[in-house]
Amino acid sequence: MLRIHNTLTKRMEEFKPVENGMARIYVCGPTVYNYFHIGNSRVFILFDAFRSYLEYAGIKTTFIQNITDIDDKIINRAKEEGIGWDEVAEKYTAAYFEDCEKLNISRPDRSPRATEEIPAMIEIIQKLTEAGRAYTAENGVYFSVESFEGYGKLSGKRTDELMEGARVDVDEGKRNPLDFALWKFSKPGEPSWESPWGKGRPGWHIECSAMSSRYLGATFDIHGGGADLIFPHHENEIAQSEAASGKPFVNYWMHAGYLNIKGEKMSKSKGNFLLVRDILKEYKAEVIRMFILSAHYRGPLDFSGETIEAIKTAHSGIYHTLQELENYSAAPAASEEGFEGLKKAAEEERAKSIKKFKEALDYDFNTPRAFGVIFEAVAYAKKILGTKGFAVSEGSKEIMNGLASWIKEMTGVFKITPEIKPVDKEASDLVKEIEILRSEKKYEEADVLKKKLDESGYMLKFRPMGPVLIRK
RNA sequence: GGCGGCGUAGCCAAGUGGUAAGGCACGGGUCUGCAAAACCCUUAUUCAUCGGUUCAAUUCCGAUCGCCGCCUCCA
Repeated sequence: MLRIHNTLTKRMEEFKPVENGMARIYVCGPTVYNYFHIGNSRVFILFDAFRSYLEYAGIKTTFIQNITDIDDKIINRAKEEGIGWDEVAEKYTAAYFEDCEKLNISRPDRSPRATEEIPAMIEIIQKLTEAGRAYTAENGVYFSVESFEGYGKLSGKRTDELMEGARVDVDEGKRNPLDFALWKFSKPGEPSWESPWGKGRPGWHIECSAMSSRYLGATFDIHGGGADLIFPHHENEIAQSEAASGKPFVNYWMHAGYLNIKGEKMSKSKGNFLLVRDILKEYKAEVIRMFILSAHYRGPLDFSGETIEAIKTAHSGIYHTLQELENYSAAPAASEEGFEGLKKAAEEERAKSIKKFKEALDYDFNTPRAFGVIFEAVAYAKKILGTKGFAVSEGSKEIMNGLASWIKEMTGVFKITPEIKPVDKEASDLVKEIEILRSEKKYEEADVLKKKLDESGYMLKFRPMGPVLIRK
């Protein structure tokens, strides 16, 4: 049974999808005016992993993630770069897809772009104006927050308290300072689209309401995003969507905690960010994903070189063990041994382990706990590899294959399975030479070759059944 | 000012009232001609502090301290 912490109720709830065996998910995507940073990637990686787990657990998913390709920041960026706003959007949309692909993030089922969904937005705005819940003012069409009783239910804010807030702007001819733009009239020279109210561009929040309902229905299962979107973005989405449809908008709201750096939230405006494409130059996607998934999604996660190095080492441990399992099993079977008991024990262990893995993820996607299970499986595999009398044979080969597939079943869910390439012939030849020299007690010459092996990125591991060559 | 989060070993990090997962590092040891990035073992009577509820609290309640965040764009 899957349980999810719902921001709306602030409780852990059993997941009951609108349609049995199906999860319809919408996650707020990027505004394409810059490359995305490791903080932005947290949400992308997290929901990609959750989606992957749901599929693994037998729940089909429909996953939509928007691309905000028109907005003030894009327009400003275009001015800075001296190119068209659409060129900016195009450039960073392409970069977003590139970076996501490098991070092993699967493509959403759809990646709708705001500028291509304007008719759907106009439709909602029209419903709202007809119902008297939106009005036209000097600078645009606004949603009337007063008209929506449940305003504040997601963020826990009260309208009267918000009104006292000094930072709510009061201009633009809005009837109420809390009212927000559905449609912004364009100034000369700005990009614009036709609408029943005049030329302009959509407000920030309306695109998500339009796209989610268009592709997932008026009520869908999961809406995700960073915690910084709870207010006002998601609060406003709820207001305009529910006011227009008269139906509950989203059943489960999920919000990811911040990615911090030196204890402070990483953000573009603070300038303390690290771009994913730069980090990818130093660390593999698997390590970055593992880093993101090493903390529970709702809590804060601090990025530091020290932490990601520790994760890198831990990931190498999985890599090394997996290689041993595969490289030994590639060896020809020598003698047959009776490993039935061991095989049975390993299979039982695997069943228990997979159960624990699922339990961890079924409990509000507890990825750190799931990692604990993965490392326990790796430790179990190492224990078997270190068992005295465990020799290369048909039977042990089968056990090792089983161990490898068990570990990969779990790492596969997170898409952190290291790629295992067979060792080069030169390297294995080197090992043979070293063994010959060692048997002849020519240690100095052997050490020269050992150093060479080391420099070419390999290491020898010694097990009761003999040495095995693996990549570092 | 309003609202929210966090504080668990040297560091990272789980913990669903029943007696502290896991990772990294350290230390000890093993294999080895030597060595190791290899292998094994060990490492929190204690969960920011102080009270309370309970047979039992890291978990629930209250207060205090510290850090971070949202209330404006932000994933």
